[in-house]
Amino acid sequence: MHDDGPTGRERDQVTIKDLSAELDLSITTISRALNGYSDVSAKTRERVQQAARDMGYTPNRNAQRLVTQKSHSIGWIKGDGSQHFVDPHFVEVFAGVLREVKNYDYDVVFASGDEKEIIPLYERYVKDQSVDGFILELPQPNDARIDYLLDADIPFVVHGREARSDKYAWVDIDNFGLFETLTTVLIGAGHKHIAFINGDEHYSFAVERRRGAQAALEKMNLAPDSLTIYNAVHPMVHAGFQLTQKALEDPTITAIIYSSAVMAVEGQAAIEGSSRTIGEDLEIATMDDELRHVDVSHLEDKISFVRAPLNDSGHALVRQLMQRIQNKGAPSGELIPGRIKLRPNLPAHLVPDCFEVEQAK
Amino acid sequence: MHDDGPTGRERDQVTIKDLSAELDLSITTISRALNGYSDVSAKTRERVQQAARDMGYTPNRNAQRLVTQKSHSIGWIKGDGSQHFVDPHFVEVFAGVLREVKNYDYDVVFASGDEKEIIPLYERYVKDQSVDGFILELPQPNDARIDYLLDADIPFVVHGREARSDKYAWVDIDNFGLFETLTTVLIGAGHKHIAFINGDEHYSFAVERRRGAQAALEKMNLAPDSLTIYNAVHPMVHAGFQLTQKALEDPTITAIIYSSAVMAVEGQAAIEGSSRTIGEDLEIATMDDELRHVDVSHLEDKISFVRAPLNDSGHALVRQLMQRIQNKGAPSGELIPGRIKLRPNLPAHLVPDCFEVEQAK
DNA sequence: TTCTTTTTCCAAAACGTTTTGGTAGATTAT
DNA sequence: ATAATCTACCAAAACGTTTTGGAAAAAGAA
Repeated sequence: MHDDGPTGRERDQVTIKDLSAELDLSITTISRALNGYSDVSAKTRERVQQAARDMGYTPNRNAQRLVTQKSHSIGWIKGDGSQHFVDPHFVEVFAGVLREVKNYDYDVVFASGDEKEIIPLYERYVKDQSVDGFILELPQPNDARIDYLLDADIPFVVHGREARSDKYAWVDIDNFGLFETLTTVLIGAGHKHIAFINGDEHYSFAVERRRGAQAALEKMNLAPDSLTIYNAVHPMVHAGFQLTQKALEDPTITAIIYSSAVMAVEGQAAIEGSSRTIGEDLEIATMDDELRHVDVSHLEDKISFVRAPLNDSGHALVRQLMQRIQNKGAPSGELIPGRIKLRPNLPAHLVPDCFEVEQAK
Repeated sequence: MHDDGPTGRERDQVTIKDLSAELDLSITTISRALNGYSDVSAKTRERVQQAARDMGYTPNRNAQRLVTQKSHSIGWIKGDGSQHFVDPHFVEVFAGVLREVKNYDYDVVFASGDEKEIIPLYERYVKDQSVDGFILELPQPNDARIDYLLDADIPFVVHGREARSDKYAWVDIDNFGLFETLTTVLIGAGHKHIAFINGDEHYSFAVERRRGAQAALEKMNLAPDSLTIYNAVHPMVHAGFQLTQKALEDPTITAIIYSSAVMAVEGQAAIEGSSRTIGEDLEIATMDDELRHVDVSHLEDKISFVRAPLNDSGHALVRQLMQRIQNKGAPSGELIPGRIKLRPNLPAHLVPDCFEVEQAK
């Protein structure tokens, strides 16, 4: 029966005071030398930097945060009940964000909460000084989070758009443009009956994609019923297979557009089980989400792709948010540029200039 | 041409000093009242709490962190090049972690880095006092991260196990036991030729599952070739479909075990396209990962499941890490208990006691 | 009553930085 | 030679908490 001994894990950090003692300089000078101020001589600065390295000095972030009144962190808070949580797109954007924040020496603090807790969480993290600003995603019409953040004048950036997106900074991929272009190209190649296998239109990005495809019809003077829409409903594993089977029951269909690479890969199995052959009597085009667990390389030569790298979205989100945090200029939106890769015989001249286009020969 | 005006975003937080002035009490008393010390009268405590609410006081985390020398944050650092990043299991565990940390009033800071940056990142985050401990996952044999963290005596917990897992705290699901049990039950029901559609054995969890299934053979006195192993290779979308087709080419197969619900759902399509019928001349059992984007409800009555909730893993990870941070006891491992749901005619008595078993009638 | 104990409060130090407002000395200008 | 400027440094205050070591007042014990 004895008392808790020492834990043995007291790491004693080397502080600016240790450097000061070691070098016989004031802590002011140490601080200013390390932070690149001009009122310290080159020789002294060199000495300080050397000693800092030698002694393994790392400034205490919490002291910095306290005195500068900046957390050097951004917050990302998700509703924990949401289906969205597991969306693989999220992970890709997340990866892009994590990579980009390092360029600003920022950290990311992540939290989840019940739908009703979200706004109090935003409030707390800011009052806390845990966080300088927020990333949010999947904005909904009249999103209460956006109401709050705008009203409280807290820096934030949104992945996606809704009605008042001119009021805040956002980043989005050009869902409308991507699918308008893809559809236009297929129509330009002579297809008059096209299937569009889309995601769940509960999500606004799916709605945008469908609208883009339909806009192409109008532009190319085709009747609305030239495009048949098939919507996957969440949860949607294997929807691509089933919807493709359904689409192929219509013999007039000569082309299929997929809204995601997963569905395209699944669809391929259904096509192989049918009498059709990709690239011969069936033209396939798809959005390639570039998710790491979906390999489309075996299809590269047989089908066409539009792409809009989600990692770039993550990078852009961070850049936009940093502008907001530093209060630079008016909030602006950023559309991630798309790329398109076309099969040989498709009409590349129909692709607008804002796209980077590549064509296999 | 004018100077930058005021930014207009200076939020002036209410501090403990404001409360002190308002209530005419020392800041010591305010602090102690709010932190539940016993040397403050009930009446005063009440007054303080009321005023704190009224004035919207939230303690500044960075000041707290500085003075207590605790960050009240845990770190999670991932290699950003890894395929693993997108693993949907990660997201579920992550969600569990996020939910549990709130019970400890902790935050999660997340970072990614190049494989070579990881260890320096661990080092920085600790010296920084950004973080009190770490969660890591997918440990590899002789994992350098674990070497470092053990050596530096930094609190951490691992999701998964490797050779020296007796030296640190870990949480894992009982992959071996889950699949040993599932296989035992099928053998006990009389199946003599079983297909096991497993994940990529590059991952140790997949190896464990295969070993568990094979252990069942031995226990039940069946020859090793009674179990045919099919391995999906990453990236594995649609592998369940293809591997099932392949398995069904063997007419002696009377049961299939799937290593994931996604593959089971995909496999179902292949079975429907064959001459077999689930539950009649083909017995199906699967791991249900309980991922939010995979719906197995339509299969509930037709096949058997083992489950080991990933959210629970997240909760356990946090609990274990908190023990380490508070330096309580020796590091211990925690096996997440499994559950099993059996179809009517399967022999439930073969399930070991550590499982929670349910049987449809 | 007087002494002791308990209750309730507080002043001051500490955590590790950054920033403000200097000053002493060297250099340049007059 | 004197004044003005520039260079290189520093003491002290500040950021907002928690904690330490009391001390005054109230209650209880003798």
